[in-house]
Amino acid sequence: MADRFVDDYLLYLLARASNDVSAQFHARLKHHGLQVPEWRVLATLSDGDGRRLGELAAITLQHQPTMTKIVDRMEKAGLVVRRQGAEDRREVRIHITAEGRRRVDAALEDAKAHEAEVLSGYDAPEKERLKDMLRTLIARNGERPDRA
Amino acid sequence: MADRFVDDYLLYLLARASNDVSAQFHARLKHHGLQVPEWRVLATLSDGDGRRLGELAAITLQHQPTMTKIVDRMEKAGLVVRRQGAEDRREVRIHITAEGRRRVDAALEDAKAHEAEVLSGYDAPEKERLKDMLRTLIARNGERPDRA
DNA sequence: AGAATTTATATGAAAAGGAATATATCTCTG
DNA sequence: CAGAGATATATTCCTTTTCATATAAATTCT
Repeated sequence: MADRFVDDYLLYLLARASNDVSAQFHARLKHHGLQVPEWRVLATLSDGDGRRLGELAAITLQHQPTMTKIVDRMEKAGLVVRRQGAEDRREVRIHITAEGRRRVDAALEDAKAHEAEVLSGYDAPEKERLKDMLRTLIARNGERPDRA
Repeated sequence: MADRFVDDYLLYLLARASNDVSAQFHARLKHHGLQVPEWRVLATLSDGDGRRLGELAAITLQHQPTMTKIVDRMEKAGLVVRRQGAEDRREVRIHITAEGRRRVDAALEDAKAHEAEVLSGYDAPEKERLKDMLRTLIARNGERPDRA
């Protein structure tokens, strides 16, 4: 496998690993009646409701104008609602609805099950080492989305 | 950083690490006058010219109809040329042009330099462990693009 | 306080992407 | 060797994303 440039190129290995593993889960999302951007937003809100639109964009790795439109669609679909910020009226806070929570709950369980499958070949310390290496890469190379 | 679901979720860590590290390099690509899909195609061809269009799509993690359009644009830009397959006339073989090679060469050097920077905090065995873990994930979870 | 600057979100036109399907060629079977 | 099925690429239509910029509110500076 390793006689091509890309097979030893970190950026390719990261992209490919992310792509392949995510593709598996995205197939499962269909059974939950969720599209990928919907899943990302709802999963984010489900452990921190009422985030700003820009925060959501940064956490879900989307551009801000894209998130505006994703939220537009999700609001129409009844999955989230916008509320104007209390102190800072420029802010738009996004809240998950009962319907949104209903739809994301099963997907969250499935996500955990899928992750366990993906990591099933690793022992516990290996799992943590993999995640730690990724977290280190992120810490060194990313802008922090929680500050956005 | 780890009090959110996503911060311990493998698929998110992979997506975020890939996204952040790639974003750094994509900024550099502009200096080489290359767009991201162009870079991916040219980098692939530069270590294996004359691949089929479908192969290119699989290696660069794009869908086939998308690759048709990318190659359309790159052919117009003079970076690649299409040639009909010799034995199998359904095939379309993509070849890099002199201009394409000229443009990608500096970017390839830059890619190696950038990768070295990203991995500069790791010692040699750590670097290999990270790449090996990613290769293992790919082997277990992906369809092999080289068979496409 | 008021003007200038910064920050948060929205908008609009153009480009790109995705799903389904068409077209062309090849392969295999009877 | 005809025809059914499989494979490689292209095309079409529709949705989504991107880029640049507009709008609105808050903050800073003098």
